[in-house]
Amino acid sequence: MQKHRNTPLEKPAFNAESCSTDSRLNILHDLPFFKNLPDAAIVEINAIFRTRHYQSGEVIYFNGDPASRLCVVAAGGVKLLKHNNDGHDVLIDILKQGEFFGTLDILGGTLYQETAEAQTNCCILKISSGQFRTILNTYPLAAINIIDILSDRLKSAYEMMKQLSVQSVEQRIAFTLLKLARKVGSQKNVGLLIDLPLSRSDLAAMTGTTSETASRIMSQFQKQGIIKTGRQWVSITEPDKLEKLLESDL
Amino acid sequence: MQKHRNTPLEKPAFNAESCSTDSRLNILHDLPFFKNLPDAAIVEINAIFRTRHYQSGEVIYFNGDPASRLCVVAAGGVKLLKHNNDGHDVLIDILKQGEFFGTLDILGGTLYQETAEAQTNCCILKISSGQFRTILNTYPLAAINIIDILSDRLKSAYEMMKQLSVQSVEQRIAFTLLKLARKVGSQKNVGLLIDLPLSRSDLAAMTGTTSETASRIMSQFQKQGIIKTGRQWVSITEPDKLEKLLESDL
DNA sequence: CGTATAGTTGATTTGGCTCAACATCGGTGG
DNA sequence: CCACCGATGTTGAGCCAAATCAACTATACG
Repeated sequence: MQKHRNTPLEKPAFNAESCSTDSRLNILHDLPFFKNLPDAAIVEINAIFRTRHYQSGEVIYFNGDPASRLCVVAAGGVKLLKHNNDGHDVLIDILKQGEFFGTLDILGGTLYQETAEAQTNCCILKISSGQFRTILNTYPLAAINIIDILSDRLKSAYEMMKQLSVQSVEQRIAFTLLKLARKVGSQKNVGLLIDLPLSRSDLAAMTGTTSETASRIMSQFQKQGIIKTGRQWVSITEPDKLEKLLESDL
Repeated sequence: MQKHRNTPLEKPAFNAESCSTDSRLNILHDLPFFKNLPDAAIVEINAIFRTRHYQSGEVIYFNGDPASRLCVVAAGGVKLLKHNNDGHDVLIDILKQGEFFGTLDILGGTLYQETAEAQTNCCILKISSGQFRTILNTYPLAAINIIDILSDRLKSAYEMMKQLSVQSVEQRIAFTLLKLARKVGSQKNVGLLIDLPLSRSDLAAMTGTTSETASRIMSQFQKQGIIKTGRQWVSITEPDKLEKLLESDL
């Protein structure tokens, strides 16, 4: 049908330099949870983090592993997943540069309650949860920033619980596309492009449906001119129409 | 059929004294997020909180109201709800003594993202989010305690998202009963009693189903001897069988 | 080019929703 | 203390959105 359907997604543009100790300072400085901290503190903190690369698809930790580290996305993207024993995965969140995951728990006994997987090639900063707590004790402002971030995530999780409880699959997909666009959208010639690799299965795992149903609904949206989409990418041409889908249902 | 089906739930046993400035000190002292704080700090903090009573069913704040306060359950129970525009409500969480809700946000512009409603007669402590932040700045330990609580809630929310995405209604109800029993269960002559008023509609709103379906599944559980239940109460006689329901589905 | 991965589309089945009628409990007031 | 009535819970019948099963096509990548 169409030949002009090559991915409009930027090439990863990922370079190992993103993880060098030098540029780490810049990354840490811009982290939401070190916002407004004195520079000296950042330098001190930087010394404690360790760095590691992951290839796209590689697992950073598994659900059930002993949980001891806090991780920060320095570059690239990370998926947080939960597995069900029927093999059906649920995609809880997609994290981009500057977001944290892992555990803050210093007590030894806990396990990771989810799996973290590199969504793209990425660079992860790690710190033991114990050391991180020392930082939090020293810099109350950092703790408060964390509280703000956790509160936001909790609100989002509550919203998703509502979606999953009472909205149709069509509405959940519309909502998720808008949410992703708000987070990683960039205006391109194809429209408001969601700037990360996003398959039908990903979308299904984020909305509690199957890839077949996701595919059907995406086809329908494209036919209606609301989105443009290809392999692993989606761009929204008519956000208003998606918004309208959420309101309906009276 | 049976006459002996009066509620085994304790009478609210709620007295206005729970809110007196005197006993508030004790309550604050036992709050998870003031754990390990010096007594002097508790006294100081106590002076800042304001108290209010609510009757069962009364709304503490509505989804969409300007959000400015942090609330603490001093006595009784509180429901956190989200409304959908089709009238279908979703019960996000049930909070008991010592748990907090509301907002920590000091920026003026935000709105409550959920509705808080008195589940029983209850007594609520309130503080402006700005004042609470001052406390957090002064006592880093309190901030860290809050972080722990928020992390736990986020994990629970993620678990619920998984449940809603991939588990059957039967499994969701089994899981929810076990969760409630862990939280407010007490061993009685009827079994492991869930010690709060819990209707079929409540259960439905917590598991993303309808009261009819919840009723059917509860009847089935009772027929199987897994639970005993009546108006607004449930007790679990065979927790193992509920656990087993969660594992299955291979 | 050829192959593996991603996506599409149709046919069929089904879990749970909807609508509906009824049963039961427990608090209230006569 | 009992009769009443609204709130709560139960149960059945029919229907529908979405899952499942299945066959197929299109695309990127080496």
